[in-house]
Amino acid sequence: MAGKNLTIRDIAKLAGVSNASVSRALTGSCGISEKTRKHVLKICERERYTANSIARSLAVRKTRLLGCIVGSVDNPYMGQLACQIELYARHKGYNLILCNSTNKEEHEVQLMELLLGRQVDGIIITPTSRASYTALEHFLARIPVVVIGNTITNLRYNHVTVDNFKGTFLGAEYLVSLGHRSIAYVGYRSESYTHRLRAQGYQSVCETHGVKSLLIENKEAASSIERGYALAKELFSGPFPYTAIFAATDTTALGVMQAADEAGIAIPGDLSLIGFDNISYCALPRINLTTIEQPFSAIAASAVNMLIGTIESPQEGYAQMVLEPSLIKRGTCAAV
Amino acid sequence: MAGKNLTIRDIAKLAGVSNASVSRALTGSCGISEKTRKHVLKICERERYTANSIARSLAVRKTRLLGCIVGSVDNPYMGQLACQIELYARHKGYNLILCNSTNKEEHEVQLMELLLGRQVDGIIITPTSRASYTALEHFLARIPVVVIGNTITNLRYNHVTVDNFKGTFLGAEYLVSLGHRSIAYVGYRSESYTHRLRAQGYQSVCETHGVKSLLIENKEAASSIERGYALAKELFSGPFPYTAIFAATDTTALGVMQAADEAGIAIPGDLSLIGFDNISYCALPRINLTTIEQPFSAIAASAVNMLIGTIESPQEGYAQMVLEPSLIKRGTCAAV
DNA sequence: GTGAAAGCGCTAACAC
DNA sequence: GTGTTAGCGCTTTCAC
Repeated sequence: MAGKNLTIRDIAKLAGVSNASVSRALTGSCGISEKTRKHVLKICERERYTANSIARSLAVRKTRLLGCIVGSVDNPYMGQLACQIELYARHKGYNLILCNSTNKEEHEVQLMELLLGRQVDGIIITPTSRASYTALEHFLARIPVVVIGNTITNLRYNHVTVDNFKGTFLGAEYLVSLGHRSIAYVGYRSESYTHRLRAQGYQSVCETHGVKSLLIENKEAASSIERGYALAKELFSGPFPYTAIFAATDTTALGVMQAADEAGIAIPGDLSLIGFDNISYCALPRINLTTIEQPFSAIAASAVNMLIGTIESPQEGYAQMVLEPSLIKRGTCAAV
Repeated sequence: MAGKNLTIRDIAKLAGVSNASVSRALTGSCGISEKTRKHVLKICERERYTANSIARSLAVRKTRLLGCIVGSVDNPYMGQLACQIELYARHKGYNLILCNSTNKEEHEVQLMELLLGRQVDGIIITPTSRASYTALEHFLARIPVVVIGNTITNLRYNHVTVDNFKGTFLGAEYLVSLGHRSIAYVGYRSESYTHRLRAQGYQSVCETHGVKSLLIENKEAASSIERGYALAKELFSGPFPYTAIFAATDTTALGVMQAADEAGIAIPGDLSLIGFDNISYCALPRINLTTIEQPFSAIAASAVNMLIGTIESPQEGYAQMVLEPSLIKRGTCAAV
């Protein structure tokens, strides 16, 4: 806060009107003649006056500031999401205080507290773990929140998510259409609802088509290239009678790819591989991963709209928005 | 802003003291007995009271809010940087309003204006282009700013950057130590000071060791995989008597890699390749790009420290901080 | 050590 | 249509 800035009174004096008129001109409210509004605005322009939004926020008890808690924006998934959220929120007249929880629930709680103190009008959060939700619980009564992604069953808060079942369904159907009769699913995390839905989509297709299936579980708390690699390495160490792998996430797929490369398994020659999320890594040369896309900008827009909606007209209950995923065909899947 | 929150007066009433005492207890200022401070703090705890930082900001005329303008956090370079900045700033008691300029100068100006109105205490910006600086000019007198990265000569503002000359110097020396006697440099952008320094580091090594060199220029306004690809494709279409390529940026290197793959040029068998930045893409399986690392967290910490420094004790002149890059050996360079 | 009161810069009744 | 004034919730002199 620069300090030596002009105030509304200074402008009022310069314009020869009252500060109320200046305020009216600035906020675009009625009860002021077009003539004086023009006049005041001109003076503001000339003096390079920018209204102090802190004072305004205090007066109207709204900051038009949104809190955004993500795991970590250096993760490509979060980066893509956060970028879209910021852009869309700004488009709607809101700015973002961005916070990285570094995937720690205790940080999430601290951050909610902090954002509350900052008087943000609402919060968008991508929870780290199941425990995040119990922490969230405390804040829901105090401030509008929307959750992106849903890792628990029966989430009774505002949230937006992709249709995870549909995503793996789409992908598995694609593999089947390519002639695959045996598809393994790698990286399933049983505590995650997202993962359960994804596994169900895959399994449903396998059942319908009588495709041989296999669910390889990831017992760790998160998906990563390293986990995908470890899981696949184990898998490839014995006989592996599958022609395709559906990875629970893109990062998992990347790990699988690495293990396959090391094991001399050609992709897509010997093995088709498909991921989920369409993070920016997928489109890279040499990677070129076929995957299921999360519509980041639609997710961002829906989340922001939902949040602003509940900010501007608070209501009991909650909303849920499920967006369509789509298949992105690249180079890692081939006909058998 | 929730609205129905408790105020300092409510706490004062509950604690049986004046609001001044509550304020003193909360801000940790002196002039209050340890006894009443404890008492007040206990009440605050019990009532889950969080001070309204908007009101505080207005009173003290400081927001402890930093503006951060980046090209776009969905870009891995920006994402890594922004994440570190946020983390470090928070550690120092500041929060971040993050804005993506989408690499447009006119947006940068609008965002500076917006952040000024938001009363942020200072701004960290990674300018998009040379024109950004002339836009910045207007704001320097009004608010503390630090620039990350330096794309113009004689930048007379606070800024922190990596030692670009040193970076390519290190990389080129490494290639020479591997026995390379002909190294091409791809993706040079002559209008960028950063690029000029990088090219100089490379050329200096080539001259000292009598290494055959070649500077391939990128005439576009930015580096990208696509540009690297186009440049390299052109390069590989004729005779190419070089055993190594130094790419001006990692993204450029990725494009070169793609072109080499298509041309049947083995990396590092036929051609060694080195990039610059160490964005997250480099460590991916199949990519495994040897590169020069920008110390993201050191850059972030320096920038934040520099900014907070000038916020808390404003002074004429400007500071500059040049950080050490380092060589990250991965799989794309080999002895000839 | 504690409390009363005057702002911080703005908005929004309420008069005129 | 315009101006006056009382807050918004906090900090900070200044008395006591």
